[in-house]
Amino acid sequence: METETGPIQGENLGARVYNRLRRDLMRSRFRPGEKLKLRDLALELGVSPTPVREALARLVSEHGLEQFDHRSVRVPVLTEERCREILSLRAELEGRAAERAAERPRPEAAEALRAIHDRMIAAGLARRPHDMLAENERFHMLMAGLSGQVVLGRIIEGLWLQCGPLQGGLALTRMRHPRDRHPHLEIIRGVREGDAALARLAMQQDINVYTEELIRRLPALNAAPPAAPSAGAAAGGVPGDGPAGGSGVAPRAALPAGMPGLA
Amino acid sequence: METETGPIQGENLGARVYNRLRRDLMRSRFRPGEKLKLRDLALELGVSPTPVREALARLVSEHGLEQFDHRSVRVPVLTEERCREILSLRAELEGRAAERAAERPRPEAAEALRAIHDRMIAAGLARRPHDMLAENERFHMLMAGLSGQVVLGRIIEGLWLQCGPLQGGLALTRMRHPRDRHPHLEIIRGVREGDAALARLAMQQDINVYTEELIRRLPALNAAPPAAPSAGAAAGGVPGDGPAGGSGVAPRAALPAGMPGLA
DNA sequence: TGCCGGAATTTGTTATCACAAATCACACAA
DNA sequence: TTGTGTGATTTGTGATAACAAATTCCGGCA
Repeated sequence: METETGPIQGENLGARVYNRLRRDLMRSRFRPGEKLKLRDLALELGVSPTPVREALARLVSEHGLEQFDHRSVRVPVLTEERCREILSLRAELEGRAAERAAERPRPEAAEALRAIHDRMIAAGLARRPHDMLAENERFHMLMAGLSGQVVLGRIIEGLWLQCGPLQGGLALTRMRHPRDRHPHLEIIRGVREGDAALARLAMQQDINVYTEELIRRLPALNAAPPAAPSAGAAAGGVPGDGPAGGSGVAPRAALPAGMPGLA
Repeated sequence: METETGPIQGENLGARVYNRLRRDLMRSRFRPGEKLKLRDLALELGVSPTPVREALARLVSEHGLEQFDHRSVRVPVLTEERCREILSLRAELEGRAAERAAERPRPEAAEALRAIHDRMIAAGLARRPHDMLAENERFHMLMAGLSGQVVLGRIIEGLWLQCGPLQGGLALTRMRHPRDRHPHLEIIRGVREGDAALARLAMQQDINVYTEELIRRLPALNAAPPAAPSAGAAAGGVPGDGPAGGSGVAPRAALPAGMPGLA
């Protein structure tokens, strides 16, 4: 392989493919149920099947993807029950993390959280839902980190990954929180003032609101293909779901070979 | 590769190697800090490096192994803090699982649990500590399953994997529970009678007792090679495996090539 | 028109090979 | 005796090729 002068490459290819795919998953680039093909991905990313295989295996291990027929892997299709279970665990565990993060007053941490939250709100107002979701994720990940509990943080990340494919579907949803009483603000206050109980409660409330919104949209998210598949498939699926058709998500054109699509 | 008439092989090699290695990890076949070498494992298991690489990548993703110097993987060395965190999460999450498992009376489930528990006690009395630990694991995994919460069960499994390397070190420990009031018995009663609160409490107590025992042994476990924990050698406590001269141990004899060591 | 069978293609699997980086060993010099 | 430099070996990485199983395609026959 011509490694000459390649762009920055800190890690090996397998890890890079893994990170790329993981991000794609979180960004809902793939639709639930979609099968991922080894050679297609390899071609698109400009690498051989070997590192792609490694990346897929890792994602299957983390349940970001699932083994399908002993042969191929696909994006999991989440039932409402499964979805509720994951979000209920998120509420429990992120609540616990928030509690730890707010055990004592931390003004600087609160400031960092507020900056992220402000960017999130701004993105929402500017109709950049994709950015809004990204900032929201950043907010929750920072909270997990602030807990100081490494293992807990990893578990939370894993839970996010597992409902990643549904994330993007919320892009068009205007989260309806009372403007001046967004749960994030209560969380931030908890962190600033060292009010662990408040932080925990607010975090759980935030996730619960999110849960209801997501469950409401679940059927549409599971049924809708992102980009014009065969007409039959579209007709077969549950109609309605206005946003999905327009969701510009996942137009993934194969990159011209030779231009590795890896960050 | 001569696939001819090989023993039952439901899955691909990568998965088989993964399962094998995972089991080895749970059985403390490797000592904390030990580096795993690709070609050695491949030779020992009678496969090429490719599937071994895939298996290692998966285990790293699950934190059953850790990336070492951007190049090699090793068995994680758990600090006391990390150990406490994992076990505290186990208490929380397995407690939650027990609660769910005991939401309503389930005599048959209780019976299955009791059978496992009896075997565990018997193995303990018969001085078969290895079997005792295996039955204990079975008990906890069954409880996780009985909760009906798939995602929760997976997380619990992951936590067990992460302290797997320390498991075996407890083999020689006589768990001191009041004979007739072992926490498992309370858990079983909770499941039989549908007493969720009892099941949860007892589960947490079980894990907490275990925690103390494990923490007490932690320094020795981290320092000592797996076999023959001679008091003198263990006392050294230097992680740099001073007895490296004697550590030529490598108890695992390479299988004769051609005899794949995969189940 | 509809169904069946086999050929061609797709697609996952895994061993092998070539390469590069790291490590080890040994010899030589200070 | 100790430190260093150089060559040899180890070890991870990743493309490629060979193979097998599954799927798709097509043509022929009923």
